Amino acid sequence: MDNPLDLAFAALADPTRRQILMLLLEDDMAVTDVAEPFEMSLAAISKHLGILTRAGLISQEKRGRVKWCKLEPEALRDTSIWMQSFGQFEAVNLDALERFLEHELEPERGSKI
Amino acid sequence: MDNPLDLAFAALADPTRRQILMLLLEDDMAVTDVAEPFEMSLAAISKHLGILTRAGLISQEKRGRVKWCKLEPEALRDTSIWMQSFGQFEAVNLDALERFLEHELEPERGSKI
DNA sequence: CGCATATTTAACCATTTGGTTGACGATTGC
DNA sequence: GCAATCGTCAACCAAATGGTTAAATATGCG
Repeated sequence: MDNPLDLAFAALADPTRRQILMLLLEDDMAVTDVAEPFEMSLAAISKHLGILTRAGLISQEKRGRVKWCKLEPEALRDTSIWMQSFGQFEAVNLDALERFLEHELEPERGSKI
Repeated sequence: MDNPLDLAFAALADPTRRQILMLLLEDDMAVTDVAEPFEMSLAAISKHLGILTRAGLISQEKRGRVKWCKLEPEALRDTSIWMQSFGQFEAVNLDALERFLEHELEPERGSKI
């Protein structure tokens, strides 16, 4: 019931979490450092980071007692692609879009369509 | 506190609402017709349409007793702009789009979920 | 060891969300 | 006029969300 797209969009719906992603765009950060600019508790930020992690938008790796947070572009790419299928190819129905892609991709790539 | 990006992402986080957007990609539809493929009540669909409308993702126009629903790509484009603030997602990767259409988008076009 | 630092967990709370049913207002067609 | 159709509204409900504080769990340091 909670497919990856659900999790990603739900995670992106919160301004605090989007702001966290912006921070991580600059560099990997420890949880405490992520929390520093915000007025809410560390526990709240920890929850937000859990949501971002479950959505695949970031990853967390513990080194010593510090848990480093890192942006994970793949899940974001999927949501970006979903949106562009509307925003950029508006009014094109999906069957037509797929046919278009087949014609574009077939010549340059292998047979996997 | 509810900026447009919040509303758009929150609206997109629900699979029913994304499916509704897919339906509207094909054509404008009356509320009753939008509701037809779903198992939930008309009132529930009406609420979903209200959320999509407040998020600016669709518009609704009443003609006679029928309220027509129409996709509004502009708000989606705005969410795309947010994604573009990440830089690395500016260009659509066609390979990724193709994989996405095959593995993520297709299953949702059926009436399960 | 013992204390400080880093982070999560637990328990709690208020608000929102996504659904239901039933009543209601508006419009159309016979 | 009257019944059927289209859609929303109100009241309700269970579950999820976003926050709190306080306690617990690692880990590092002197």
